[in-house]
Amino acid sequence: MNQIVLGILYWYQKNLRNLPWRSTNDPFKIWLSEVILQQTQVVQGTVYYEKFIENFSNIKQLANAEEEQILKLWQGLGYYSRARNLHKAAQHIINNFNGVFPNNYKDLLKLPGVGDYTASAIASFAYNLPHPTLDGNVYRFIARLYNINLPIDEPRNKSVFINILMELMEGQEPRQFNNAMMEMGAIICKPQNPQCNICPVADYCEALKNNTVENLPVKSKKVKVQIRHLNYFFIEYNNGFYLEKRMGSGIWQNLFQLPLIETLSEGTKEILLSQINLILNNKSTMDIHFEKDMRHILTHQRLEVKFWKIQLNIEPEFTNKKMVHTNLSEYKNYAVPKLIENYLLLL
DNA sequence: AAAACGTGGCA
DNA sequence: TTGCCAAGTTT
Repeated sequence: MNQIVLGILYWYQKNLRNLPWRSTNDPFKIWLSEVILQQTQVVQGTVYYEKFIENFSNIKQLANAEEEQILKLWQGLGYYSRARNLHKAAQHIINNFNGVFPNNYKDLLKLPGVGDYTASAIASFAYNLPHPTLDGNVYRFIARLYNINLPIDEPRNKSVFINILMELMEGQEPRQFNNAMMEMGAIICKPQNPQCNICPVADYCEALKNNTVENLPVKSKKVKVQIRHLNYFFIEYNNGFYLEKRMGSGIWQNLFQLPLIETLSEGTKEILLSQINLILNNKSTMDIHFEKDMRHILTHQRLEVKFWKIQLNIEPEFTNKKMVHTNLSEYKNYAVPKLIENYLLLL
C-alpha cells in the first residue's frame, strides 16, 4: 500500500477527535453537520448541531417547520442562506424524493445548499461511496504534501487536487480515507504553526523538503472591503419598539432588524431628519436622539453603525409594511443579526 | 469567473 | 489595528 496513505490512516486511527456526527451513518445528521460546518469551525458549529438535532429528529419535521423558526435556531452562526437552503432541501426531499434521503452523489447535488464538497461528504460518510472531500483542510494538506503552488481559489485548478485524491483513495474505505485527510489538515497541517515535527508523513512532504510550508497553499484573490454607513432607529411606542424584516437579496435576508436608513457617509441628525420619511409617514413633530455607535466587521463589508432613538405618542405609520411591534422580552422570538442582538442586549 | 455571503479567533 | 482563516455554495 502507498506509504503516505498508510501513514495517514494509521495516524487517524490513533488521533481522531470524537465528534458527534462521526458516531453515526444517518445521512440526515451527516448532512446537517456538513452544512453547519461550511466555512465554520468545529468549536463554533457544535452547539448549533446539538440544537438542531434536539429540535428536528427527521427530514419531515424540518420540512414542516417555519423558516422563521429555522433562522432563529441559526441566529449567530452567519451565512444564513445555509439555513434557508436547509429548509428548502428538506422540502425538496419530501416532494421530489418521496421523503427518502438521496443515496448517491448526483441526487445529493440537487439539494439546495449542497455543492461538490457536501455531496461528497454525505456520499462517503453516510454511504461509503468513493467521492473525495476536497475542503479547505484537504486543499492545504495536498498543496503542501506535493508542493503545489497553483492557487486553490481558482476553480480551474480543482481537478488537479481531485485527481490526486482519487488516486490516493483507490482501494481504501472512502469514509475512513476522507475523514483522515480532513483531520490531518485540521490537526497537523494547520494554516498557522503546522505540526510538522509530529506529522506522520513529514518524510514524504515536498513542501517541508523545499521549505515552502509557510507559503502554501497559494491564494490569488484578495477581498475588497466595502464601507457602509447604517443608521438604526429604536422607535419607542406603547411600551415597545419595532422590527422590520429584511427582504430581497443581500446580507441577512429574511432576518429582522431595527428600521434602517443607510447613508452614503456618516449619518448626521440633519441628514436623517430629512430622510426619515423613508421609514415614517408621521407629519407630527418628532426628534431623534443619538444613542450609540458600533463597528461591525464582515468578510466583505465594514459597517459603521449608529443607533438612534425616537419616542412617539401616537401610533406611527410606516412606509414599509413588513414591520412588527415588539418589546424587550418578546423580540427574542425573532431571528436578528448579531449586530442588532448586541445592541438590544445593552438595553 | 468573480463576487457576495457572517461570525469569531488568533497573530 | 489589520489580515487571515474556518468541514463552501450560489449567482
